[in-house]
Amino acid sequence: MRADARRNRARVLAAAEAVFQEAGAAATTEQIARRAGVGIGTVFRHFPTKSDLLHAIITDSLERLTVRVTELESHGDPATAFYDFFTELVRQAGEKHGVMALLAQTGEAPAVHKPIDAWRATVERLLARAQAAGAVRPDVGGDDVLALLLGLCQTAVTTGWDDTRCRAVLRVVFDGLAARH
Amino acid sequence: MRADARRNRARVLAAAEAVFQEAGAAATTEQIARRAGVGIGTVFRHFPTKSDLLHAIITDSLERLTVRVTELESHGDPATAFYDFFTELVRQAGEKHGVMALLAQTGEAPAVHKPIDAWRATVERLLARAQAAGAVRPDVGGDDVLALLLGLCQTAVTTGWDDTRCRAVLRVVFDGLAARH
Amino acid sequence: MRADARRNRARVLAAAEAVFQEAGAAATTEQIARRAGVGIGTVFRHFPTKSDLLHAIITDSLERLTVRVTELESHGDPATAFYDFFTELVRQAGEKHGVMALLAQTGEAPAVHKPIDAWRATVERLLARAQAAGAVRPDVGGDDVLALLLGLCQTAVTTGWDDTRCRAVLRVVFDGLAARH
Amino acid sequence: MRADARRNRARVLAAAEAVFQEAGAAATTEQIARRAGVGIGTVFRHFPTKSDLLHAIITDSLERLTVRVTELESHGDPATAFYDFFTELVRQAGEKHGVMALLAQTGEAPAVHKPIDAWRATVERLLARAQAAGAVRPDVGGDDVLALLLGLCQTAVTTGWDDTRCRAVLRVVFDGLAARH
DNA sequence: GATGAATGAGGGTTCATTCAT
DNA sequence: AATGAATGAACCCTCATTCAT
Repeated sequence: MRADARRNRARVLAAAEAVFQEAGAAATTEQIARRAGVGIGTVFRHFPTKSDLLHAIITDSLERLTVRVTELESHGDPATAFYDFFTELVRQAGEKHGVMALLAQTGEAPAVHKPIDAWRATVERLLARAQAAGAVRPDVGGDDVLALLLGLCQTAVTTGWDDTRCRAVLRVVFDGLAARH
Repeated sequence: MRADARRNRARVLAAAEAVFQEAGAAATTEQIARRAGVGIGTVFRHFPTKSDLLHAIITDSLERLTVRVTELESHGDPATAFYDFFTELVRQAGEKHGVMALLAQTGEAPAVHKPIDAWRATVERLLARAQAAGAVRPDVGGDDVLALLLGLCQTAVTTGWDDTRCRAVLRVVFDGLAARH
Repeated sequence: MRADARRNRARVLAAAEAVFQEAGAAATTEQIARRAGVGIGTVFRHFPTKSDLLHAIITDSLERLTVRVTELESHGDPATAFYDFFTELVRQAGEKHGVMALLAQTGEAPAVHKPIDAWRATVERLLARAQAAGAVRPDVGGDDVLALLLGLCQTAVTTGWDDTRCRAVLRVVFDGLAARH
Repeated sequence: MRADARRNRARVLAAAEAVFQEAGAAATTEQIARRAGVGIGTVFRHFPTKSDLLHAIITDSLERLTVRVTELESHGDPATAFYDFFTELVRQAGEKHGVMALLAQTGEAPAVHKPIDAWRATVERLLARAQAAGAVRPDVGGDDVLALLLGLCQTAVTTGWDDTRCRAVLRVVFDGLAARH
């Protein structure tokens, strides 16, 4: 029965991510349970608090992203790794709508500071290598890059960018990041 | 009695803006009424729905912004007007925290499409003049600029940028916007 | 509408007392609302917490009892006042079943310490006068009397004493209270 | 495998008594299972309903009390046996807090009438002998004594009597019970 | 027009009980 | 026989909205 429980936990997590995406921060625990095909009690068994669920989603997402960064780093030159990651993230951002909105809501943000901080380190390494390779101007810090990244992701999501818009905006930002002086 | 009503409407609007700023999306109608110094019934008389209230705040804000654009346009060269406006907006974004969060919640965003569209024309004019003056690359459209603007504003608000971060991020974006080719 | 509100508050209070009596500590807020003929929101408007409701019931009850003591004191000799009060209280105890049970539940008791303490003073005065008149042995304190009173009331309620049982038990206790040495 | 089951039953019973004592009526079945060191399923195998568990605790307690009465009867004179039992019971009452509270909750009390009735016979025998020895007035019945007993136990529990209070109250009641006429 | 009391659907959460393993 | 994950009715409480005064 350990296997069942683990499978259900994963199902709930996936359902939560999906529902937060569709319904935004207003997503209900019941909706999540229904989507996962389990009783509401099961959701609470695995995530005693809505905040716990949120925390789990963030941690989970960031872990997958960290894996992706490592992959990119091992395959090509630092500049490509950096810009590909940036591009990929903004394009995929649509999936994170609800979670972002939820994070914006007061009170929950502190709960996810730790996983976010852990991830920040990864992004900073990616940036440092791109800067060492001369592909990114040296006067921007990891936090600035993260800020840009978050901003673009949020808007991509909120206003539903298509591929053309995405490309246009990223071109501007990338030119800005590459600019000397 | 019409004067009374109009004054109350304005008071509620101001109170709502203030309360959304302080309490975020969780602000209740009662808090707004208390802040405005009126009964809750009065709030609902002027804005039959919370959505209506939200709509009014946005419309109101955008109208004030339009005025600001006109002001900037009449005072200096197109490049300065464009970049000053952009900077100012991102810096002031903090004040709109709660409203943004609420907009992110499903169902409300469509309600404010119209006032945003109206404002879009104003921003596009500002951009066109800056481009004509050679201060902004010609291959970005108004929508791209708006997308960047919204993204940065949202993140400024969500993650609480201070002035240093603000300046760093804007430097990158402005360099990107000014870049030739 | 102030009058309406006051009337509703009283209705809720009465309903709560009745429902706690019938359903015991397990009484739900909905039952109370239904009994009072109001919506559940009204109950919460007047008593934001179940604990507040409990507190109000206790305070209310004790105030009525204090009035009753004063009445008895002004009408007859101290001995009669004391024993009549004791008898009356035990006989009426049936009405307080649920409240007593609720008090017994951990966590709520502290909330009602103050009104109980206030009432204690009244009972102590009643006792002191009866002792001064030689009708009650001098070696019992107010707390001892209250303890006896509470114990008998609770059991009267829990086990449903009829008048005969009541008289028999009180005879024993009164003899004990009157005993010299 | 029968031995295992019997041992588990006993463990659950002991755990339930302990947990009800510590957590009061709010004790959950899971707490009990955890304390007993068994799975929650095991608790329900032995006691299909929380009410069954309660019933078993009461029955168990009363059986032990019956044994205690027999012990007291065989060791000394009837008067001492009677008064010692009475005293002992009230003093130990604290241990039954949660169970009493639970009994007070609607619907459960009837379930334990039978074991209480069985025990009544034992107490009545104790009383009859004390009366025959002239140590207790002849005009009180077993039910009166039980009523007093229960009342004092409940209050001892509810209001947390210390030894001094216990002695003071019992002195009054014993004087009343011994009184002639 | 203004007021604020009343309303009740809906949210998060708990826990006795069931059932697959 | 034992386990503990799953279930869902029921609880307390909130808050947008309505309506009597």
